Amino acid sequence: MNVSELIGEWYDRNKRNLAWREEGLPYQIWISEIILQQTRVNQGTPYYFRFIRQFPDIKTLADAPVNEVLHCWQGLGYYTRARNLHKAARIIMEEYNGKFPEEYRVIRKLPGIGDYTAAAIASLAFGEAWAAVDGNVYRVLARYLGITDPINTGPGKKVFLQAANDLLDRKDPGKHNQAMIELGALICLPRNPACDVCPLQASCHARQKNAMGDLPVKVKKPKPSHRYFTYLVVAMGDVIFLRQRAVGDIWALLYDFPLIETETEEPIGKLLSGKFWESTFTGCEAVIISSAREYRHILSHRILHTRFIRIEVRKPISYPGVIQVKRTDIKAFPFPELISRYLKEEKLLTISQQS
DNA sequence: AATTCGTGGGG
DNA sequence: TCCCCAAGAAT
Repeated sequence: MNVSELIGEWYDRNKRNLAWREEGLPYQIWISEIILQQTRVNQGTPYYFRFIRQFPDIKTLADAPVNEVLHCWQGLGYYTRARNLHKAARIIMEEYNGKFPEEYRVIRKLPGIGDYTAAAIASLAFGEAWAAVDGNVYRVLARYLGITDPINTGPGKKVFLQAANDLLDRKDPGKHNQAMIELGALICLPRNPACDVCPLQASCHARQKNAMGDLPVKVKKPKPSHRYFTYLVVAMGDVIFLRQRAVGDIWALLYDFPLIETETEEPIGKLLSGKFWESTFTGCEAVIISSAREYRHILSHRILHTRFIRIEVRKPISYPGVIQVKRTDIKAFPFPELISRYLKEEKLLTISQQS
């Protein structure tokens, strides 16, 4: 037996009875597919029933105020799904005479319907041969065929779409697609897949190599780490204290201010009462001008929680690498964008800065 | 191509 | 508590 036959037989015996499958109507399938985008069946099911009861057909949906649709969607998340659903219903009423379009190319154009959803509707409702590749199918294909291309890049997705279409049963693409999805949802789970009851276990690449945990491959974007900066903007009359940043950290060789970096968000009082304050400000007659002005700055791979404290002193502070700069000369120094933004907003630049 | 959009469940 | 991530699409 080929893959399609194996999973088809398994599907017949093990499929869940999901309401929107029963009648195979395009409207019901459409609504269910939109609801289930990035949403678990258990979470979406009650919404499906409520939605169908309140908007039993395309015309009812199109005639309803969008706010009613949104209200029905309340709590589900991704609210543009609801807006697009409503928008698409009106398009179907106006351009397709209220009849759900039957061709993939036409379905695909409706707002809120991408490659996956168009293929799902075209195959499930109209029997067209388009492979529907969702998160479940990526997982099944990656493991069964041993595909190591990443599932979250453009080129990688093309590889999976090709593989899915190669495997597709063109006699019954609707059943094939549902069986693939169902297998991923019930057996080929992200963690702890139930390989011992999988209809594909005998010929599964990952199963032979014991590589279920390594597939599918996803290029991981380094999760942004958080850093907590407290800058001390120290002025002595007409002079500001700057510091050049070291190599080997963000903003190498650019200028900023004396800085206290902490692991977490610390109370200001704690920072200013400790050793740092003593070693930096002893004998300076320091006076805090303003407390914390807070900024959040997003870099490509980190989130900076930054606050600025303005301090006035009568004598120079002691801080490694610190330099004294007259306010009128500040504009000559290169700053990271965050610091520039602060300087501008605080009007610490006496002359407007050109960049 | 990389971001953004929500919420809930499980390890 | 934290992190992953789940029937994706639009920009």
